[in-house]
Amino acid sequence: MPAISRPTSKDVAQEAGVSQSTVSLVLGGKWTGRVSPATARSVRDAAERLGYRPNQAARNLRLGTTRTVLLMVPTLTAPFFGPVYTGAARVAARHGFGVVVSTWPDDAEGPAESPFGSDEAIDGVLASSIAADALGRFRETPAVMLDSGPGGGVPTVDFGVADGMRAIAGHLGALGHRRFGHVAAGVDQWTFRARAEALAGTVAALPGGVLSRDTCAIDVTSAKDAALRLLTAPGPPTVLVCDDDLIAAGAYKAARALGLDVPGDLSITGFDDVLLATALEPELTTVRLPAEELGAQGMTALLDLLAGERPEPRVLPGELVVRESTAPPGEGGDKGRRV
Amino acid sequence: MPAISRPTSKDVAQEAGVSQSTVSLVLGGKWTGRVSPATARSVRDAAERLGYRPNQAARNLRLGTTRTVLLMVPTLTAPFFGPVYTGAARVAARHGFGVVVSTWPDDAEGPAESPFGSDEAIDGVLASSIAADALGRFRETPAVMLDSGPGGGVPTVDFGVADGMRAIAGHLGALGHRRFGHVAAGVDQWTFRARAEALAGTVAALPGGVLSRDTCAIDVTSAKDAALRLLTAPGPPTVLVCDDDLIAAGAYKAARALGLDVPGDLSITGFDDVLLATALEPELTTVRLPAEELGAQGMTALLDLLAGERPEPRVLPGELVVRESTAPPGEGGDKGRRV
DNA sequence: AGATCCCCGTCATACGTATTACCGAATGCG
DNA sequence: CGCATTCGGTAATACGTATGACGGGGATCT
Repeated sequence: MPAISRPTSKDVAQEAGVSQSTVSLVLGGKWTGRVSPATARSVRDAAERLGYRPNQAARNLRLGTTRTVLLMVPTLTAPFFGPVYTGAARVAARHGFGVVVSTWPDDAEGPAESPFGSDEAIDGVLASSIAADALGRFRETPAVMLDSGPGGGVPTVDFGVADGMRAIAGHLGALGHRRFGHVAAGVDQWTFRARAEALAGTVAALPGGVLSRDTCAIDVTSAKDAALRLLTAPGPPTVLVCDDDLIAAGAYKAARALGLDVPGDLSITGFDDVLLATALEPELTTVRLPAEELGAQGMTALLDLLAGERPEPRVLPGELVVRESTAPPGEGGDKGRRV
Repeated sequence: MPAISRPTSKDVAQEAGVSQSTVSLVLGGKWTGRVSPATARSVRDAAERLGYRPNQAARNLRLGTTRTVLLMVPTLTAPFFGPVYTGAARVAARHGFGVVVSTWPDDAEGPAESPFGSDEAIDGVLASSIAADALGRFRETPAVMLDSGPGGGVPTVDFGVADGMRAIAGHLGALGHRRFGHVAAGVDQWTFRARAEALAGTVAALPGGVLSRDTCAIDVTSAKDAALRLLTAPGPPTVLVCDDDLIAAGAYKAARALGLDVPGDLSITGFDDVLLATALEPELTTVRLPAEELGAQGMTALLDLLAGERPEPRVLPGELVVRESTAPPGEGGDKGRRV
């Protein structure tokens, strides 16, 4: 009732004066040597005339495959996931696959009736940035985990976030910083645990290095508050290492509120290198994560998996991008003090 | 071959010692008065034991509906579309529908074989921010256009961008601004045409109002260049009205490059009120567009359409959000500024 | 000319589900 | 006790496609 009934291959057959099988053969491209060119043409014409489109549901049922994969992400509001999709879709299209996106149904809003999303009409799943234990649902569906750490038997593609964080800490250490503040994302994801660990390790290995830490939600005001707490504690840090770029934006606000110049009085670093990083003033020193490449590599792995191979874990290195928000600590900044 | 064959309703029937019909009845919930509670329970147990999940393809084929709608957006990298999805998914879930997302296949990368995406297994389409003439593809699929202007017979939900822009211009006029610069997005979409028109109209109605305009792509550096051109022309504007928040970020950079204080020497406004608006310093005066509400209203309209009704066009008003980037124009004769 | 082969197509079927029509047995009623 | 009614469940079918099994007729070969 909802949709007007569309022409079927049977209608096309009648229009062209052939059998339904012939229509299917011709339109399926398997007709070489089975159907005369003339008949094939007339079938195509008839299909065109009627505006025939194969019914995907029937096709899927018959073939047992949908040539569609699902990309699941925690949220679409984070600027990080757009490129992941783009990369995945690019690779998928090259193999005749489509990609659909869905978010985790943890909104407490969706009726829990459906296992995830509402689709099972899917050949495989690309699961991004999830907790490893949430993977139980994919026991029956070929899956690749993205940005989620070790996957307990499930193929994975990850960023080299530990190396990225070490690069940041190394850069800051080389500038002369010793008192580090870590504005950490209060989110239980592998990537943030790895970042915290790597930072702690590197600072501990630095002679005289001390590290304070505070936690916040991933939004500007929450990050600003956490940064303020760190900066107003006794023996305040000379640099705020932020778990991502958005948090860094909050740190900027804290610095401004305290009348601190960035990077003259306080260095700030981010992570991810999203659009925001270059929109800020001064532009943010951060680590670029190849998000689009993550999607592409993940899709490649998933297609391999569907083909019966066993893709091995991949790690995509991040790249330290030094911009304007880091400088040697204290009055050593070459820029004059503002305010 | 790709997926291991999963249990069917027939398997469940055998396990429970009943017929396939009974399984379907029980699991479909239509069994009241047709099947004894004891049998129903044994069927459910068997299904649970086997881990049975209905085959969606078969279900879709049988029912002729997928209870899934497609949300098409120009790009997922823009921060604007996440909330649209969220709103749409929320309403859809409440009605037992799922939402999948796809971008327009204009990447010149995907094989043109598939009409759009690769799916036809869809009950309806929510098409966001498209050119009206690109809608031809949806002749056969129930569709609602979002943020795309008048839809030529297709139901629409739009933002009141014209009113929003008039609010901005009115606010600036009230502050005393007369020389306006418009940093316009060089994108052929209804929303930007409407913004430009509304601004031009309002400035023209302002005694002594003059408007200059330059065009840019929607990225920071391109916007900065356009803003620089406007600001270095003779008789430069005292305010830059930007077509969206990201462009405004570029304008900030231009102001900084020229040594202009915002808002002391130059006022700047954005549009959309994305995350970026509050991350900038000073925080951006802009117009908030209820993106999540757009998705929700659009989905409501689409569900009405699927139910056979004819939803009427809706317009969602934007809201002027005055923050810190606007102020009365500089101390008047302040033109001889160093470059 | 008769047998053979190949070219062009068609028939029939299966994929897994939802639903309608049907049916035997048990029960209620007069 | 005979008949109607309800209960509890099954058989059959259709959705639209893809494909393996099958076949008819014309041309070729001997």
